Amino acid sequence: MRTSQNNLNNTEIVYNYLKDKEAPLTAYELLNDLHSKGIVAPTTVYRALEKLLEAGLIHRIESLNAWKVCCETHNKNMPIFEICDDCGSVTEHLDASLTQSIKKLTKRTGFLPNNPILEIRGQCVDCNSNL
Amino acid sequence: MRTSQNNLNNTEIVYNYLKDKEAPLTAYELLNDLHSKGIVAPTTVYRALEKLLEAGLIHRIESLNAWKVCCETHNKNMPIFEICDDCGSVTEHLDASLTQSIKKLTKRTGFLPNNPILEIRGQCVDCNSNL
DNA sequence: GAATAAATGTTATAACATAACATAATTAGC
DNA sequence: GCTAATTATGTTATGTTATAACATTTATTC
Ligand SMILES: [Zn+2]
Ligand SMILES: [Zn+2]
Ligand SMILES: [Zn+2]
Ligand SMILES: [Zn+2]
Repeated sequence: MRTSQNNLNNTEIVYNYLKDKEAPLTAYELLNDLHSKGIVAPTTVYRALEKLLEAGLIHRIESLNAWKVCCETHNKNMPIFEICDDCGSVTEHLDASLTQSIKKLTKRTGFLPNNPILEIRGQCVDCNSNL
Repeated sequence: MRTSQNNLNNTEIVYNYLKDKEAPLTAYELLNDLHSKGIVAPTTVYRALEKLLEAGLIHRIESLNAWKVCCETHNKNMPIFEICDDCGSVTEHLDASLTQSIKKLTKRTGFLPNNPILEIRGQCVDCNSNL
């Protein structure tokens, strides 16, 4: 029997593990890595990820089927991710002019945006400068 | 025995089927719908999609795991997709200022963009005006 | 402390994607 | 035309990502 006062719940376990990682992790990577913490079923991982997502603490990287903690400096701007296909690094950026461009587009088309997915696959500065 | 002169190959079959659809289709929807055309294995569908993608004739909608024909009016701009979570419609847009915003960002960060994934989930104009 | 709600556990299965290897069709050079 | 090389296709199996369904436990409220 464990109490929430003394022990971490599944959501906290997943968050704590995820927040130290540079690259995003897939649900099954989390499952594998957190077996030792008592997380043994996919459902458990996905439920934790869902809660963290709702709380705005993590992002799902759609083109990788993977998950990463939020930098938490959004400031009303939409997050965009640069994903390096060489080293796997993923960096979150907030950019006012990009956010404005998207708002202008959706205003023009009458589209009500809810969840923008902005990801750029390519090569990070470290990987493309090492010629 | 069939010849390519008289019969459509798998890539053409998939393309022809996809190009009349408003909403994108998943690989397994294609597989199911094209059984009658002799496409009976996932591999066949995925190989056709890969070729069409390389040819720039279709896009993969990452957040839906689905595929849609390209509008073919890119004109050096990056495609962005408005995805209606109510009716399932997906519309492709080309927007110069958005493209510029992303180019500015990647230039600033030294990132070499290869494949931008720009998708906005939300509610299309038809669905959000019918109150 | 009984009723309700929230969280967790467990098993099974659905949905999406690729690996590995065999065979057939096309083409390019002779 | 014949052969070799290449490209396309077929087939089977399996890997990967995500959710459904239902039971049990824990926490909260009255
Ligand atoms: Zn964020
Ligand atoms: Zn890199
Ligand atoms: Zn396009
Ligand atoms: Zn709609």
